Amino acid sequence: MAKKVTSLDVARLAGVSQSAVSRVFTQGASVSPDMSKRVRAAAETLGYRPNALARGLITGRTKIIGLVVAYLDNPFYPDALEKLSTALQAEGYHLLVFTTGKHGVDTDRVISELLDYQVDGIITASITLSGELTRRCAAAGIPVILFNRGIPGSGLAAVTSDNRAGGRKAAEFLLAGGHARIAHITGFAGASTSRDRRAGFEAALDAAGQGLHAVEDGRYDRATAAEATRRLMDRPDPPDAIFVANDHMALAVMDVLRFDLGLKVPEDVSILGYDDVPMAAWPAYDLTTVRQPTRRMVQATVEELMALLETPTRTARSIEIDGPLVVRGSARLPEGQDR
Amino acid sequence: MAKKVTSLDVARLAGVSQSAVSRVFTQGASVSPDMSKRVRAAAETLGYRPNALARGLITGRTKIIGLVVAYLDNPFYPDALEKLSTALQAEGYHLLVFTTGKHGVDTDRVISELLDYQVDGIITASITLSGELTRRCAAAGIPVILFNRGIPGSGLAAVTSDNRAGGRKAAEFLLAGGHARIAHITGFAGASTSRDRRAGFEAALDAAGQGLHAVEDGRYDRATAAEATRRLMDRPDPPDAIFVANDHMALAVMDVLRFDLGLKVPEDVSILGYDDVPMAAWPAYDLTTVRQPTRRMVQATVEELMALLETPTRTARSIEIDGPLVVRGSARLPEGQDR
DNA sequence: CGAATGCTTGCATACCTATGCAAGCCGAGT
DNA sequence: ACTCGGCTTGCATAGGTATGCAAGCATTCG
Repeated sequence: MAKKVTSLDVARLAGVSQSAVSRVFTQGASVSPDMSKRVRAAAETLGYRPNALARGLITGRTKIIGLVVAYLDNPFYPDALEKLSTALQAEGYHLLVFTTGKHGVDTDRVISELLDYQVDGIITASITLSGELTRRCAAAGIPVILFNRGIPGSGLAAVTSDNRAGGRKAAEFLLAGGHARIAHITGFAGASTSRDRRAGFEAALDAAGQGLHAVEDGRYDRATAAEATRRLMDRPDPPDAIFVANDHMALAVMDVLRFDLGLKVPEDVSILGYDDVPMAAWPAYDLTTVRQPTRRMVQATVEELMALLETPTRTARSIEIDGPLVVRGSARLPEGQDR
Repeated sequence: MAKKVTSLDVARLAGVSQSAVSRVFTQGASVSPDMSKRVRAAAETLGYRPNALARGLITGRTKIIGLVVAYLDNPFYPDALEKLSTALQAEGYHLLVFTTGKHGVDTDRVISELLDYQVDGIITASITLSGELTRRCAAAGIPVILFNRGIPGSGLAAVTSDNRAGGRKAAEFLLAGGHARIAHITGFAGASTSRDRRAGFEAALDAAGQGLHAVEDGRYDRATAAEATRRLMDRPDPPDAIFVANDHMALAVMDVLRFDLGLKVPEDVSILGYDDVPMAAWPAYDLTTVRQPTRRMVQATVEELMALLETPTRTARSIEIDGPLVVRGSARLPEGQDR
């Protein structure tokens, strides 16, 4: 196992000082072309690369962003993770990933460990932070961005789709389709996405003078959503349309309807989802759904993060990105509307 | 933005030396109970936690594992990533994640950046390393483990399922089902998994005196696999069974057969996949497939990695884990066999 | 009671790099 | 020709922690 090669080794070989080597590898430092050439040559022969840890220790910027994510079985998150990673790499940052597990009990421990690594910023996906943690991050001067969650009144930066508008679009489409008994399967009660989607959905139904026919809790979980579906359809007056709070559950709902209950979608029941995950477009499901524009959400997240890193005093923004309703075949079309 | 609180601050408050503070937070150092109590109290009031960067700089162990992954749209990988992260966190390690993108051109740059962070080890998923990189990691004394890939003769540690055996099981099941024209859609030609699955599959067919009816390249990609399916079925003598090199492609194949070509699975064509991703069990697909035991593969990966970190001189092992054929409904059952 | 042993603790240093400061050099302006 | 300014470079130090070494202390054994 070879010893690590340090800037001092390079300096000796090139016959210059250690600081000269450092400057050659530091963006925007004052170095003559000749010096740069000699140092780079020496570094090349020795295989030298700056130690990111030492650099981070002294500059106070590690170029590491902590990502906290609860689970990855909803395909929306791997997709976002991949795009986030790519976008951050382009800015010279890298992702230190922490998972909290479904139950998310140890979020506090996890964030503490993140702080130990002196991350420059934190992105949380599908995670809600305690006020205590929020304060600790603020005290450490570390910006936090909530991805696909918001905590109203917390003053934390957040990037979501426009969930209220999305819920509204879902309601309007189902109303236009002439549905009479419209039900909803919610996500997780503690999640802003779930609350907002429901609020927008319900408001639009109310505005049309038609209330929500039934509600069940799906907890953003396949099995729970499947149970909820059975309960809904067991009623004496089963719904003729269900708006499901995300695609991940909506696919499970369609499975139950078609394979357990022998019903047809959308002839017997219309299904609407939320997210537009890749699978929603597959012909086996062909799910009508409200798109969350992952690419733009990621882009907004990275931009906001970079802005906060640049200007820590900046007030954090809460960004909502509008997404279209993607009309496919899982919900009855409004009269006269083609796809 | 508060200044960072250091071990020196804690030492002053507790009226002890900085080294004492360090020892309290260092596993296995000699500290009296009284000292520990006082220091911890002081640390608590100041909100002190050891700086992982500084610690890593001096100990040479960062407790960071680099994970390099090409893409996450095959759901096998998010699942593995989540389990890996959880298992490593339990051992006190954390994942620094790098994505190379589909084209994987910049693997070299990516690994270089990983090395900059002085990671203790590297896990690569669905990535093949150049010999050059391998040498550099070895020179830096950093163990590398290939997850779900192997590079024969490279001497690198690798964890895979027993892909040859898996291919064999697939062939035997299709043969037992009485299929006469058995085709195969391969993965990516550069991937050991694809080569081994094919080798086992073909060997078993040959042993039965029945050759491979047709082969197409699917490149572990949905769109490519869909094209391959159309070519196969366009032949004058289309196959009556297709073994697809992974589930991700197999689902696309089923979509094409059923929705584009109007064929029935398994009545017209039997389909076999590989991986047993969660979606394979969903009733819309109900895919018969060879399971890759993710949990055991992850466990083996972590164990091997820990062993290599403990004893760097240890010769790396190549671990193959056997997985069962999971019989579902996408392939005709052998005569007399129930599910 | 003296010496030897074992546990604690502080001192000093090392890990590797970035950067303020001052010195050196060269060219330009008057 | 002299001075001034700008660009380069080296020196020295900081950043936060772990650890070898020696000193201090208590304990135990003969």
